[in-house]
Amino acid sequence: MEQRVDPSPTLQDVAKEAGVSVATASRVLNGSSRTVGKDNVERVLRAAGKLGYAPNLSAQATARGSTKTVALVVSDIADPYFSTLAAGVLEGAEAAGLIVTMAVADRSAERECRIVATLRGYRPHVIIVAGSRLDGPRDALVEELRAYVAAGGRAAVISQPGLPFPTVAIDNAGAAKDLALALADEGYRRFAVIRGPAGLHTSRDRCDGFLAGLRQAGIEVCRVLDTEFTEDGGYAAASRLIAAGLDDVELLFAVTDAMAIGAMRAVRDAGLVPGHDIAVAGFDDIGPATDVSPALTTVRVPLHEMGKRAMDLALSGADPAEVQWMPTQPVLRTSTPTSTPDSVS
Amino acid sequence: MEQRVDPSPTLQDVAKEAGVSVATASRVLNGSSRTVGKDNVERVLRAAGKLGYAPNLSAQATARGSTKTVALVVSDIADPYFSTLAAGVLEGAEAAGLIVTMAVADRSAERECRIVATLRGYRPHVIIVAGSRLDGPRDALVEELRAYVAAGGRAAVISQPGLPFPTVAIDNAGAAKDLALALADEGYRRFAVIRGPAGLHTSRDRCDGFLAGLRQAGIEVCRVLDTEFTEDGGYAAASRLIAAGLDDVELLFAVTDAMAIGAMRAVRDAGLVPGHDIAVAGFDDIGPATDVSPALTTVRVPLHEMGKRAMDLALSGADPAEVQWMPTQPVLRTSTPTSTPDSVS
DNA sequence: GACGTGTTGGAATGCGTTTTCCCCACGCAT
DNA sequence: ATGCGTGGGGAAAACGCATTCCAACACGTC
Repeated sequence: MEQRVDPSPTLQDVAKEAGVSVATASRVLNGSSRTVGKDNVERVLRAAGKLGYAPNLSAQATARGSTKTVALVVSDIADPYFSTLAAGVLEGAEAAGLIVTMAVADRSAERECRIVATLRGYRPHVIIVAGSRLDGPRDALVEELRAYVAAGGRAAVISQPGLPFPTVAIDNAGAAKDLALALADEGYRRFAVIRGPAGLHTSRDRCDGFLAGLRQAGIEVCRVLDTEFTEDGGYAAASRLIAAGLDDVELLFAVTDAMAIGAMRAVRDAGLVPGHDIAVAGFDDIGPATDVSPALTTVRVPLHEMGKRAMDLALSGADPAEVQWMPTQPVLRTSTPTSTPDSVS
Repeated sequence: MEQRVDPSPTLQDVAKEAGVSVATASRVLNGSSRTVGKDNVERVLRAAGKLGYAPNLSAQATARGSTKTVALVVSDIADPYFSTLAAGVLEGAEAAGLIVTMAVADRSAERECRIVATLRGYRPHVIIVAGSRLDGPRDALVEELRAYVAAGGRAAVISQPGLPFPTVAIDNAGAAKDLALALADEGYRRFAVIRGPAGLHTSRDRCDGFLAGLRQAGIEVCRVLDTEFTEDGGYAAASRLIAAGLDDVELLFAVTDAMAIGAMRAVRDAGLVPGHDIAVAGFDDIGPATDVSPALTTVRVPLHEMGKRAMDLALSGADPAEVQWMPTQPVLRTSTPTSTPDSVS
């Protein structure tokens, strides 16, 4: 059984079928400024329908010199943090009639840079990079992006203020500080924080901000645990903490919801009850944060909104130095009950 | 301050800079079958580096008549089910040197079809549609996809056996039956199931399979609740059930982890303890299933693997009728404790 | 009926690549 | 010398489309 492949119909095919020139066919099929005769419109449309014509977007792109795509690079699409961001970007793109091509950098700065270089080959309308969770120098990335905008592209980044491109970000330190104050206000006094590698801005800012908040509340001592920036990292750190005895800690703050959820698992696995024997708080308010029980106290970050905003920012040709700060807000849930939990003796 | 845009350097620029023809430049810059003189290679490479040349992939695509992209359409990228699938596809694409462009259909069959039509314009190397959670007739989609493969494209679908394209799927009914049997084996006798709209194959198959399993275990009666195919749907249905009194149910099976998690929330909000007052089970084993507490009993579906496999399947030019059945497996966790939970009186 | 004025169709040109096709020079055997 | 294969180079024709430029034509006005 032969598999016959007759290539996609081209504009020429449509034109011939309709008995008009390619020029007119092109004009009706993509709403040029020129007007076309009523009956010709009709005929072209019918021909296109009959042939199942779909314009070759690549050819269109080379002819026009511009595309209708946005390139999005994220660290890990399976992470709710990034998938929510991505959903926002997709929504914004949809609204603007753009389609998005996306690649994952797998939390490697080097891969991220290579990806941007590749994506740049598509001459996308805009490039958005959401890679706050990467480590290492961003010089290569900046250079790549700079070349892109020098050639007329629009770029935007998410969560990495300091880069010379329009940015949407949150005040990690401030938000963490607010959370600390809110928690202190609830009566908590003895804290431990779980954070990621020192090289990570996000982690550092949140940890520092939290500690600053505690200091402002008159709390000076606080245990700080270093670990991986993942759920398993949170599990490991919490396990360590528990093994060392947590007589002197009432509340465990992890710089990330994922880590906090890992920590909660460790607490449970140790036979303790999170929210009862020890309070837990996270940061990001990803979807699962409200599903775990006790529901996780955290700081709400408008992830979806941020993705959309990044699109708008890039599209609007914002000033490279513009940083759009998004509002955050501590949300206290049952993982940090109002009455100070009984310490386990 | 003028924003000077000098467009990206073209192959011509590189050729001129190197003092050779575009033909040779093209040959060295993308490894054609032709061989090029040693020194010319050197010069072209240096020129390209100096100019920061990045080939215009669109132009390349029109010239070659083929692209190196795969188009992926999912229902909702923020849903862990789909984002895990997407991660698998991305991994497979990466391995094949392809980049993926992706769009979300927002759980609308009509949008899904339109999206495929648009994506087709990019003449992608392969199209993968993962839309198991859609309702309604797929004829338009099938037609669109058929036109695509007729023109030489490779298509694959995930989780919708019956469509005339290579498919990776799981045996929903069988898996649900296995789960039912395993649960009956644990001693459970009184069940209720929460399912989605009747038009959804996935929902129907899982519910029917579960009931079949129960029957096989000698259990005939079972309450069935209809609701939305979402977490909130699960919440609503469970609330209804609880309001009606759940003296006669020990275990609540929701056809989806998301729905099950919603149900657990409802249980807790009613002042009961899931896993203690009533057992809960789901289906899919999405990430959050292991994070909630009690950890959710469910059937493990190799989502990530399925995404990757779909790529391979499409790439291998599989027979349109080929359905790759992926293994599933009930995983019993603490939301269905081994000792039958005490019924609440 | 000559002359703008507007509208519409088509031919031609260009976009950045790839890919034929042709040519040249060189080395080797006859 | 002549013939011939071969490795390497360039000119130019696609690729599928957008767009600019021109010609043709219709209409209305003086």
